[in-house]
This record gives sequence, structure tokens and C-alpha cells, in this order.
Amino acid sequence: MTDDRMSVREIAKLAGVSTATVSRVYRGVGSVSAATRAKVQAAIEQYGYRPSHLGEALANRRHGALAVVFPGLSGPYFAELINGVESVAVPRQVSVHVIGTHLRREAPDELLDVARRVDGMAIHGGTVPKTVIMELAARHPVVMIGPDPHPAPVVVRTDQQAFRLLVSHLLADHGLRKLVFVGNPEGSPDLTERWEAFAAAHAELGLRPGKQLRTGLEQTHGVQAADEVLAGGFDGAVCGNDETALGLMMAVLGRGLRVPGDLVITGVDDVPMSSLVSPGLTTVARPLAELGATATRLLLDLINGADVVPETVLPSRLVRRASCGCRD
Amino acid sequence: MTDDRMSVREIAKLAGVSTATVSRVYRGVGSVSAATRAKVQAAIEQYGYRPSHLGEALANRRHGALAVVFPGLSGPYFAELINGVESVAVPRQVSVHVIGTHLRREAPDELLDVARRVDGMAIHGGTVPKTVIMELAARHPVVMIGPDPHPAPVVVRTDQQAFRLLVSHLLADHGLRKLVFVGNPEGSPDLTERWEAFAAAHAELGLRPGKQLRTGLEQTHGVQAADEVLAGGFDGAVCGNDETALGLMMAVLGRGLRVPGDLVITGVDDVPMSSLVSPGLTTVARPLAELGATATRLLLDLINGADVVPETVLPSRLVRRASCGCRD
DNA sequence: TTGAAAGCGGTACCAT
DNA sequence: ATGGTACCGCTTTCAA
Repeated sequence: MTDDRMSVREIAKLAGVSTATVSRVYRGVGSVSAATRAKVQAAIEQYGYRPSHLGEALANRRHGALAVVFPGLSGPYFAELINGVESVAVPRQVSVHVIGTHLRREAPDELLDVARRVDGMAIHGGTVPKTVIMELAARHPVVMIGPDPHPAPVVVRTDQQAFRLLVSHLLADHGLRKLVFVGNPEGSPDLTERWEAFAAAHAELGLRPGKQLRTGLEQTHGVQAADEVLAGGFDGAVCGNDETALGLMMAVLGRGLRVPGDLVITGVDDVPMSSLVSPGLTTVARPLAELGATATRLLLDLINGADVVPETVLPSRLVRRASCGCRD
Repeated sequence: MTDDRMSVREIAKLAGVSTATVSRVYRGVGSVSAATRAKVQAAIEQYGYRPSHLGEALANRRHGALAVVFPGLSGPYFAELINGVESVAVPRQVSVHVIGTHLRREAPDELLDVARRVDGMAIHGGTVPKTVIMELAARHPVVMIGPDPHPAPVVVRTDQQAFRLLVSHLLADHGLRKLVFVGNPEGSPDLTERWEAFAAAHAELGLRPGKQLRTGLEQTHGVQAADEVLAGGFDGAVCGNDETALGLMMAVLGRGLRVPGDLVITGVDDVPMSSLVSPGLTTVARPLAELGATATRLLLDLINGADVVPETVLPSRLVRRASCGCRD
């Protein structure tokens, strides 16, 4: 239980070689005679020797770790993003610290501390104040995931075209005229962009923007928004993401009402649930895993001192299912 | 961007003192004259000096970090557990690595590697094979979260009494006679215990165990189980956790059926959604945050070489809401 | 109060 | 093919 691991020097002594040789054998580099290699291997296996990560990292001047900073970590959205991150980090042997700032009392200070333990960080838009990002970015490799109003060195994001298309679709094709935007743009760059696209789509048809109902981005928030949405006499609820949309849908169905009959509901992200529920959720598919993977790839490049394009925009795509009235 | 941080020696030189003094000032220990302290503080602030975590950890022979290993990371269950973990780790300045083994190709080997970067690990039951746990526990402080059939040094769990009570409640009070257990005991010690309690509650009333429908533990799995549950002609679905239950409920409502009218549904965990949906989900409340917090506290004790009780059992509680038919 | 120096556990350069 | 050795960045005796 107590961690009484062996050090290189001990293994070296036991195998009757130098620490340099042990290192060479363990990492499989340099040239070592078969005989010596065998001796060392034996010692390593006998004592279950694994080099201390600290010594290794200190000598390499590299932590072999990076941090991903999210506002929260609950839900399929972040899970998928993390999936993408790990898909490139794991094969490259770098470990990932997942940080959910909503848990931290003093997130900013906390992050400066996290920065001491990693080679770089990928930060989700809307998680930390401008000043912190700048302070961080000044000293460490930083990549932003999603839009952020702040001057960030490198950012990876998805476009908003499909979302605008979605709103136009509801307005033009389904003839809806009383849409409510469910989500709070404040503090979320993602939602700010969506709200703007929502308004733009209305303006394009000479319509007034529709109302905005400020809620959080989790399923529970969608459930809690139901009463207000229903009371507002809207014909469609354009939710900021799928989780809110699914929560809202659940609440609406639970009241014995029908979707899209009594209320059209749409989301954004196309999480797994969205294609499974009935009615299927009309939404905007975003390549979340790819978003995480790309951010990680760029971050790693940045860490390695490579030149990195400042902005990468990934495509999103409108997915029409039953909840908007397209089929049932 | 490139990480050109200063080292103690540089700060020491700039302040005209020794590295020892810089260290003393930064950490606020030992005695330093006010004048010297001021000089050093100035240098530290001017260059934004923060000691390298690696040097610090290497000298202290302590990573100041621990790992929490879960099967996955998605959903409110893990989010709440993590919340609990952080609630004790953060104040004590230890950072937390959250590992989701479902993402890792070769989880076992991966974990041995993670172990090199932390002082100890909290492992959720049912995530890694026996051999790995034993290998890990032999060398490092390990605490298991939730039941696990393997000989683990320290385990924190919740009891199954409320769950058994729940099943009895459905059987005895609501007179249900065709219950299906939704969840897969295989590979999940938690579900194994619940299945046993499910069977025991039936036996107690001289009834046959009811059927078992093997599914995963996520909301999507609940949705996907709907057809089979509905086709089976059951009067109640006892789900392995709330997420499955909520998914199932959503699918059932989406088909225009009623809960509990057409089907009684229950869960386990009492996640936030469960009290918000209509009908409210009857479930077993488990102190998830407390579970995570306790596991972390014990792990930290273990790391500090303290004696630790081998098993801690936290209470669970039956929460009757509308989905079982108790009110509507 | 302060500094010199010996580690902590590795890696890698430079000789041999 | 090996070994000696000088770091990596920080903490901490031990003296002064």
C-alpha cells in the first residue's frame, strides 16, 4: 500500500549496470547488448519497476499531460467532446486533466495552478473571464474550443450556418410565427452566436426576432422551462442545445401534449438521444468529437512549437426529424 | 506561448538571495526577515513566478494528485460523484484526474500508467478486472467506490435496503405482479446486488423473480428498451438507475402512453431530473456526493498512512413519487 | 535569518 | 555497448 517503488539507481545496482543502461533498456532506445538487456529486463520485471513519472517529466521538461477546461462536465455534450480529446491524446501517451470550472470556488486561481501541471490547455468558450485566458495564454499553449469573444491565440469552432438554416426552415417551410429561443446568451459565446442567427433568420423574412427565454443548458433546465414555454402560447421552441430540448420535450409529453402537434421543438448538437426519442428531435449536428480531437491536435502542435492556424471552423449540418413537423 | 517560466534559481539570483529563501517566502514557512521577504516577493510578482509542480512534487515525494476511475463519465450520476470528490480534494489542494475507462482501448495497462502520476486512486466498482485492482492495490493506496466482488482494501458503498423496500412496495402496496428488471447485472456489482434484492423481495412474498431485461445504464439505453418492455406486457419496470428509467419514461410518453397508468416505472439514484419530470420518478435516493467525498477522504487518509476502516456503508432512502402510482 | 549543498528519480551527453 | 555525470526545479537539513 505504501508506495515503496524502486528507483533507477536501485534497479541499476541490482542488475549490475548503470542507470543510463536501465533507462535505455526500459525505453528501448540506444544500443544495448542482448545479454545486458536480458539482465536488466529481469530486474525490472522482478521488482515491477516503473519509472517515476515525476523524474521522467522533470528530465524531459514536459509533463506529458494537458488540461481540458469545461464549464461543467455533466451530459452527453461534454462526454463527446472528451471522447474526441482522448481519441488523440491517448494514442500519443499524453494524459488529460478534465476540469469543470463550475465545481471550483475560485476557478481563475485554480486554473493558474492547473497550468503548472500540464503542458497546455484546451479551454471551452465561456468558462473563464478574459483576463484569466490572457494571463494563461501569455505563458502557456492554449487552444479555445468554441467561440469566445476574447482575443485567443488559437480557436476551433463550428459554424452557425446550419442553425440559421434551421430557424429559416421553421419560419419559411413550417410557417411558424411565434418562436421562442430557449437558452441564455449571456456568458455563453455559443448561445450568443445562436441568438444572433435566430434574430437574423427572422429579420431576413422581415419578422420580429421572437422571444428569448433564458435558461441553462442542461436537461433539467429544459424541464423547468416547460411551464413558461407552454404559457407563452408559442408554436415552436428553438432550444440552445439538445439537452434543453429533450428536457422540454419530456416535460411537454408528460403533460399529455404532443410534439410537434402542440409545440414544435428543436435542439442543437445531435446527441445520441436525439435520434432515439419519439418524436425524433430536429437539430443541428455538430462534429463534437472532431471538435475535441482537432483542438487537441492543435494544442499538441502548439506545445511542440509548430505553427498553428489561428482559427479552424468545422461544419455543422441541419438534421430534420419529426419534432419540427417534417414527418411523424 | 512557449513556456519560458523562471526557476527558483533565477528568482533567487534576481532577488539576491538563495533558492532556499525564495522557497521559504513562496510557501510562507520558516523565518525570513521582513526586508528579505519584500525583496523576494517583489521578484516573484514581477516575473509572475510560480514554482514548477514537478520540482515541488519530486522534492516532496508526493504528486498532490489522485485519480478517480469510472466506467464512463457521461450523465448526472458521475457528475454528482465527481462533485463529491472535488468537494474534499479541492480544499486540500490536491488535483483530481478523472478517468473514464470506456474510452481507453487498453484500460488495465493504462491504469498502471495513471498510477505513476498520482498518490492514490478511487476506483468505481465494475470498471477494471480483478487482477488489475489487486496489482494496483498492492503498490498504491486504493479505495473502491461501490461494491466490487474483489478483495479490495477499502470500499465505500451504499446499502441496498431501500431498493429492496422499493420492490416490496410495488409488489405489496401497488399489487403489481409482472415486474421487469431493466439493467444488466453482468459486469456491474451495483446491479448485481440490485438484481438480488429484486429477486429477494419477490421471494419474500412467495413470488417468482420476474424477468430481467439487460440494458446499459444510460438514458439512451432506457429509450431503446421501450419496445421490449412494452411488448412484454409488464405492469412495472424497475430500472437499474434513474437515467435508464428516465429514458424509458420518455419513450413511453412519446408513444402516447401514460405513466404510471400504462406502466409503472422506477429508478435508483434520485438524480435532479427525477424530481422535476412529470410524473415524478419514484426512486431510491443515494448520497452520491457524499459517496465521492467519503471515498476521497479515506483515500487521502490512506495516502497519509493513517488507519482506515475497510468498509463504509452509506444509507439509501426510498423516495415515492408519482411514477409508481403513489399519487398523481 | 540565511545560504550551501544534498537529494528526489529520471534522462542524455560525453567519454571510454 | 557502457558508464560517469551533469542537470531538470524544488525542498530541506545543517551550518554559519
